[in-house]
Amino acid sequence: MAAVDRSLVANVPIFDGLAPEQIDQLLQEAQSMRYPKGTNVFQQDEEAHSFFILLHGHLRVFKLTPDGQQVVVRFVAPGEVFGVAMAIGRKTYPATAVAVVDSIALVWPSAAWPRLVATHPGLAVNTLQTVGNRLQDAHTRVVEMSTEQVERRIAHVLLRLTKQAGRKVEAGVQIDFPITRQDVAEMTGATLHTVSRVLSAWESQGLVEGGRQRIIIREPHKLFMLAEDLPE
Amino acid sequence: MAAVDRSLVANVPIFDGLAPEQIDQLLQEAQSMRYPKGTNVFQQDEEAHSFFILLHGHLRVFKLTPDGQQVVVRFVAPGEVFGVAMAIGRKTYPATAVAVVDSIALVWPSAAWPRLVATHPGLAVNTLQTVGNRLQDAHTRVVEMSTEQVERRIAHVLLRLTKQAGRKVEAGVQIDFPITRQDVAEMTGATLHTVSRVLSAWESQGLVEGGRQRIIIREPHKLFMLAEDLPE
DNA sequence: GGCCATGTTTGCTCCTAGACAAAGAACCCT
DNA sequence: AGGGTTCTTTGTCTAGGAGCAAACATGGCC
Repeated sequence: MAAVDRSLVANVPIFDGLAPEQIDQLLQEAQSMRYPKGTNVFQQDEEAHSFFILLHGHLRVFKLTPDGQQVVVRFVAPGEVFGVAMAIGRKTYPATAVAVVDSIALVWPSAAWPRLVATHPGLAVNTLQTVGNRLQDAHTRVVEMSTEQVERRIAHVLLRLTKQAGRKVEAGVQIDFPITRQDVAEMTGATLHTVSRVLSAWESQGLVEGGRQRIIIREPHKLFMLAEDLPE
Repeated sequence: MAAVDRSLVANVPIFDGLAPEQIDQLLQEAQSMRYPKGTNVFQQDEEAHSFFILLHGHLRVFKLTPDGQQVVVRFVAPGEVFGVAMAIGRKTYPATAVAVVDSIALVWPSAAWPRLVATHPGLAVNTLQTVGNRLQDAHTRVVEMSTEQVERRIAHVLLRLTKQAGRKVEAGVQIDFPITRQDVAEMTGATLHTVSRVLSAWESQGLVEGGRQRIIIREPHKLFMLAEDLPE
């Protein structure tokens, strides 16, 4: 396996504050893996054999309920750690991760985690921050689902997605990976139909621009006002 | 300040695997504080000056939305760590914690955290697990709010509360701290009125027994079947 | 012991968003 | 190019649960 260059992970927060030699050391234990579009990186309830850093592409992480419904937990963007089940004391993955476009990730065996944190204490501290941020996000989502109606929830999700994976295009800001109305529905606790209706309404107001697996926000500020329930 | 006895925290998971001398050392830096019923332990958006372990009592942790609505994040039971904002990289508390009964907590200054984790690496690892568990809980809640109707959500919340703070009484299992219908509403994303109606219906079926700030589950198994949407 | 604040119950109305249904559009594969 | 799959749109109907309103309990406090 070719060595992974340190520059690839220069901005990965989990390595913050670690010495370059330490990072090199950690990278030496990782493998780089390709995940073609549509393939699972790991599956819910499967033994948590590995943890990962996404180098390229995008993943969709979702939970499956006993009755077969899916709930999208998040999308993973390049530079993010994922699959840290072992670190938080789980034997199995709590969700499934699937590549929504061809993706590349660094892979470490979970078994190495205890040794890695022992030799690199900063790793646990940084991971704690990462997991903490996710906890914040999850709580934000709970609050939104408890107190906001569907339209505002959709607005919030779109704003977050553009922040995480927005790419400037002529028409506005586009979410930089294929995302369906169904995905948005599964992130907001709404139905596909309602999401479609809301986006159609927004499109006719010039707020967003839709397309198959494509959403462009034309007026981020207006969407923000809507999300926060402020007067225009 | 009188020294805190080690036995008080023998079963606190955050100290798991630490040597007794290490635990003593950590305890020496803590203060024990009383929080009479109704007082705030910390407040949302206030500077995160301290982190805590609850020794006795129960706390209600909630978030306040810009428009004044409350959402209960969780109840804290004895033995749990809380207020670890600093550890997850926050300068301020993301929620408010209020004592629902007279409570006692160990208090450490947040400023000491970096030094403590540096000298006791196991602390970061254990905290990571604790925060990880909360992340799981939050995701469970998101899934429930996305896919279940109010009645099942209430059932799930009650089951979780009995697991966390259930006390056997003659009539069944009682939630061991004062909890209002409003609290349950704020944990489930329902309204006080709907919660009251659901509990009334259950009471007439002999499933639960209500009272002012009091909920007793008479038939945990039936409630479980209801929560999981299984036939009886 | 009585008052008052806080919490609970219940009735009625209304509306948001889900359920069901079906057609239409975009893309992929052979 | 054709055909099939996947994704999106739109219409109609309906119900779960919110909103509003008011009466009713319970326990703490003076």
